[in-house]
Amino acid sequence: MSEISKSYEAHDVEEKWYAAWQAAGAFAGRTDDGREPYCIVIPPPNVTGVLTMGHVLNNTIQDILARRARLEGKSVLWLPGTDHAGIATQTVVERTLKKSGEIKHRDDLGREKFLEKVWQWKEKHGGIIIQQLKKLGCSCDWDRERFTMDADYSRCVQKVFVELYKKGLIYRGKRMVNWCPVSLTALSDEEVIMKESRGTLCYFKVEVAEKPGTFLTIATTRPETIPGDTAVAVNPKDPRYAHLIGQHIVRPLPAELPREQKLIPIVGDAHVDFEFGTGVLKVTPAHDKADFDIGQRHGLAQIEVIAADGKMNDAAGADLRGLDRFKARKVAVEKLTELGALVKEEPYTNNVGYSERADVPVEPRLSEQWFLKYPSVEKSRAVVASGEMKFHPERWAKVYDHWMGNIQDWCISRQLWWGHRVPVWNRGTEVYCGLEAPSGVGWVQDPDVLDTWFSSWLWPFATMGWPEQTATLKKFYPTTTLVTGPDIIFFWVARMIMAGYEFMGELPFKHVYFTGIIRDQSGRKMSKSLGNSPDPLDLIAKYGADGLRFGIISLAPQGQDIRFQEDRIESGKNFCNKLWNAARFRQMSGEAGDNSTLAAIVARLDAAKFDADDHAILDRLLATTREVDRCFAEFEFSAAVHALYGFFWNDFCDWYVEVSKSKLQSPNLKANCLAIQDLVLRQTLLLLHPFIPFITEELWSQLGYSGVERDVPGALPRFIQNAHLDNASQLATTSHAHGLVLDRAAVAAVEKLKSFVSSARALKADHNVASRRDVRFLVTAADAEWAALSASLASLTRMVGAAEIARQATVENAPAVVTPFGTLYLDLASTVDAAAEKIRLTKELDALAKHIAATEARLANPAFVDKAPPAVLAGAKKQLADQQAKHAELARLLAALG
RNA sequence: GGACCUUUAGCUCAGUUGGUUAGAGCGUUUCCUUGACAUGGAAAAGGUCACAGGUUCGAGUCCUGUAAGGUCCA
Repeated sequence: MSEISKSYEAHDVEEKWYAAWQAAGAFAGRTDDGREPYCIVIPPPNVTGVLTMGHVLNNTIQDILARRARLEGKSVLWLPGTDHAGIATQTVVERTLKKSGEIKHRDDLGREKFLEKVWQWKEKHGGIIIQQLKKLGCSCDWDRERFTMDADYSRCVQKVFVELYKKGLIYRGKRMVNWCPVSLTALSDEEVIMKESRGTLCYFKVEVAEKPGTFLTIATTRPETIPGDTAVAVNPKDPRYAHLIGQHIVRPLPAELPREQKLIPIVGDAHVDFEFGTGVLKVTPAHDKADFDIGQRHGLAQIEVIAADGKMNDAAGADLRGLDRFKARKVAVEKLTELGALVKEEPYTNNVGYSERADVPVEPRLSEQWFLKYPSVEKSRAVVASGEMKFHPERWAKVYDHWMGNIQDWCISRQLWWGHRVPVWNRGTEVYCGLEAPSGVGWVQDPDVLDTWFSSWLWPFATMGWPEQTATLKKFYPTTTLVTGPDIIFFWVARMIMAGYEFMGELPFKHVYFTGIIRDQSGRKMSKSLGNSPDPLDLIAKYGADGLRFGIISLAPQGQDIRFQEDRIESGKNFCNKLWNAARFRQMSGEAGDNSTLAAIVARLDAAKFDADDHAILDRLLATTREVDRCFAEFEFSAAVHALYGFFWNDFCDWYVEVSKSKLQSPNLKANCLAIQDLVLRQTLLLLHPFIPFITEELWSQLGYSGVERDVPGALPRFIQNAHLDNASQLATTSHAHGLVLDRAAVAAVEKLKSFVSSARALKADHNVASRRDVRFLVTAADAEWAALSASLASLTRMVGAAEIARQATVENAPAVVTPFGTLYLDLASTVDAAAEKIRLTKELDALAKHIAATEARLANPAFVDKAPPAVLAGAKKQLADQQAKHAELARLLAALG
């Protein structure tokens, strides 16, 4: 065992252990042992991506779960991989090629050559995020890494398409879809983000053809689509307009068209809102979803006036042709003004759909697309509603249920090159759908690819070798827990559940844990474009992977968004250093004992030599173990970290290590004290390992815990993950077996000792001698109290920083404080500032008097005495007695000052 | 418009089925390089628990309403 250095240096330790784990195959998911399976599939990050704080949080939690499961003796598989991210990747590669001057447009290369470039780019840059996950310490089974464009994964996607097509769930149709004029592809409803936008409501008038001189006023936010209007609609119950239904109006644009080509009907439609605008709605069936529906009901023509790229086409007329849709909007208003048709314009705020990727308003557009009627909807909805599959926090179940109840067919085709090609071929009017290209000449494959989510919804089983019934599927499907962000609950979670039922006949996971979203200090979502996200690799360099992990978990309460604070990451690093130095203290305190197993350490304990501190620290260790057990059961990782932090820093370092310093001077107590430290450190390392794997592995090795513990064939004996983490009751059982019965009262006794020490230190600080260690304390204590103090006198004297604590019957003219063990005096005989001392005592008396009054009032209330439970009543009585005794003593001290 | 979340110390957050004087970390002030750790130790200051009602012997906690901020859906 080498000597532990003075401070913890994360970098070398992390490199060393990650390499060792990898070399030993420590993260391999094994199908050949009989142990209980525990499986997580990673939410595959975008292959073009780099690690974000969101990834750090999400993957740290998965690693915590995986490592804890290993310590519990389970057979663990954490299956990693990446997603091909159709639009994002294609855009990045195309942009790169344009920048380097290689192409002006991807058409310059053609489909096949372009895809070669994408693959080259993927090979070169696609592994970045995987390397970053390794730096974070993720214990994935990297030999099983999958990519959604792998050949066998592609086969799964094709197979699923063909099956659903044959079941009649996939169909092609000309429909109104969300069209992104920048990416030039259709999008699903989920990829459209509604944003409030400030626009203008433009009022213009049109003449009723059958009644010259009669005008209708129409309000619209999109005057540029007037050339595409094929009707105006009014509510048939609207008395202002009902009589006009069946007549026609003269559409003002395009201005150059002859009047007879611009006559469009007035139709009655119950969906028209009386209140909105003037109650007259212009109907553009080719460029609005609601208008399309009205058009269907009334058999209206569809005139397309906006092209795929968002520019106005020929049908828009001479004035608008070739203009971008937003420019055209301005020009259309100018034109209406010229024609004398413009009535007024007023500011108007409405919701506009934006493309998630390109962040431009989507253009509702008629086009031929592939759609999927979702399968296995009922089962998928019921499994969450019934609680068979659990969402954490539970409230997301409601969101899920609502979406499942209002589900719309999924537009799965994309007009991209990078992705899974639609396995459909056409020859004239013939259609063929299959895994292989049809034989015969003249077949042309559909040019579209499938939505990326149409491959990721198969992730939990396609990564395990489906459709073969592999050993991996048999052992690890259904998986145990999915960890993801609530922002992809519809995109991914819901769809995976449906795919799980449809193709595996079973749910894909039993628990879904939704993380919070990481925000910056002012509450904004972290994003690349805002530049408000720190680079996790910088944080790892600065604070260590363990420090980052500990910090991010400590500030991420369950189910709430997280405001990122770098100082919490720093305190993660500080905690690691504290842990390191506590281990160093142990190493410097004495010879190592047999630490090879829990039983060996417990056998070194000598119950006869236990004092209150020894009982108390082990009791707190048990309580902390129990609390961490509970936290894992309830997915409260942040609470687990806080419990461990508090226990280790306050209970162990600040108190037990300090009292140890005098025990270690005693040959009689030393061995037992060291054994207790060894036991506490061992259990603490095990409890902390899932959160901070590197430092715990290093200390596990340095402190000699890594002996051969379990005789598992093929196991890896030297790593901490191969030890067994005892839960609270197992730990208690082992202790009992060695004759150790913890004295629960010891915790309360130690609390009193702590209070005594605090009071003594405060007394010194109040009299400006905090740093002196040569002061004398005098205490007037009853026999029992003095006995309790005497038992710990050596450590108490050391901890309060005194030369002596002595008992004395009465003390005059010394500053004093009332402690649970009697009145404690600071022996500064001649230096007492009586006036200042009076002020201090009076202040304390006043505060105490208030509390006494409150307690008396409660006890004087017959309703309270009557109805409160006996324990509460007894507690109140005892409290009053204690307060009164303290009050009397303080009053006596005050009086003595004259 | 509908659903959900949040509001507790200067900041970020805990606060378990209602029960002693509401906690932590960071920050602030003062003191301390004593033999694990200055990435540290000690002491201290700091809160009418968003607001208004209600239930109860007792409310940060339960109920109703209001306000502010946020998220999702339409």
